[in-house]
Amino acid sequence: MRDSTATDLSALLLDWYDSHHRTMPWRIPPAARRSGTKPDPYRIWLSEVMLQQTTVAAVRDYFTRFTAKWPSVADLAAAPDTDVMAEWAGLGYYARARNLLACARAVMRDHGGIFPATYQSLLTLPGIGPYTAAAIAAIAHDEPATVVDGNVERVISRLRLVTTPLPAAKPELTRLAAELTPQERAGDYAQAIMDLGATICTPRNPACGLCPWRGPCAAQAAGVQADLPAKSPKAAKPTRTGTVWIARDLNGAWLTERRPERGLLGGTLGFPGSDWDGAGGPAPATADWRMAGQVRHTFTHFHLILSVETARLPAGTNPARGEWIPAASFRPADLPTLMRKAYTAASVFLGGA
DNA sequence: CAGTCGTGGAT
DNA sequence: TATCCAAGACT
Repeated sequence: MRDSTATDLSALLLDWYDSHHRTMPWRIPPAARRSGTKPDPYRIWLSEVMLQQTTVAAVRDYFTRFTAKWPSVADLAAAPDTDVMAEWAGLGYYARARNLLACARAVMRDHGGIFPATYQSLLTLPGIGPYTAAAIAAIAHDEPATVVDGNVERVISRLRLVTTPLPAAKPELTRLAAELTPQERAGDYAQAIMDLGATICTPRNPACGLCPWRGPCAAQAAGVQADLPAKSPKAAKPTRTGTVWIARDLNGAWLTERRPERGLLGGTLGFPGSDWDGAGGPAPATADWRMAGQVRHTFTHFHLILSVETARLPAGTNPARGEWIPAASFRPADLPTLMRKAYTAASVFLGGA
């Protein structure tokens, strides 16, 4: 039996997708696409940015809230920065939210409120890299662009038995993936290969018996599918420590501090704190500070143990740092998860949770 | 290239 | 509890 051609392979996958595709709030299912329903590029863009390094399950509700509040790119571009940061709170990778706004405003300012349609033009926008540009071009416009995300890396490394470890293997995987990308139904194909990776060709215990590409899969033939893709070893996470000071005045207001635009948790709402180098540091005001507890949190590249100090301050106190927010307008849901944990610990002494 | 940048679910 | 990992981008 001769080898499958690229056309054979894409046809197998598209047939599988027609009957096994997942349903998502931003997705136009294949039958509707065939009937001429076009995706809204704004919704495709928003979903793809939210999905960067983030699970579908985590994105669903955020996507629904964002599109209800800001139905178009013009609406989003006009939103205050702090509103967008608050709505993004808890989803992580907050640079995405800042780039999201920058991108929406660039589309309004430089593109007449219409999203660019080509891979190359999309790539120029903030927060849109090679993956997202290809995804929008393919899914929203059926341009035959090749998406290469973690799913595709896994599927292709197995299909073609690429044993080079990631990330060094990325260029080869990209080339092999591009060879399979069809000229027709490029949007369905992009979603199909990612659905395959998410539901069949999973990292552990892949369901090869259900896979439309089982026949041509080189790793399956060799019995090494569960060992691919190979990955270079990653560094161990160090543990850092620090202190956060959470205070209320006698009117119930909260002493908050927004983090700098750049860096970890950039632009998010929080509380005054020390550096996370174990040094501690001066509290934002002189008071009878009480340790409410310690909060543990793990970021991508380090563990953090944060001591939570609490105090009641007299009304009218002018602290060295931070900004008072009245109790009525302080919403814990606007905090990133680390600060929400600290808030919950502080509530033992300060109330509010 | 390698480091930075969140979070929560699965195992 | 520890590790992996998810529709990556940016510096």
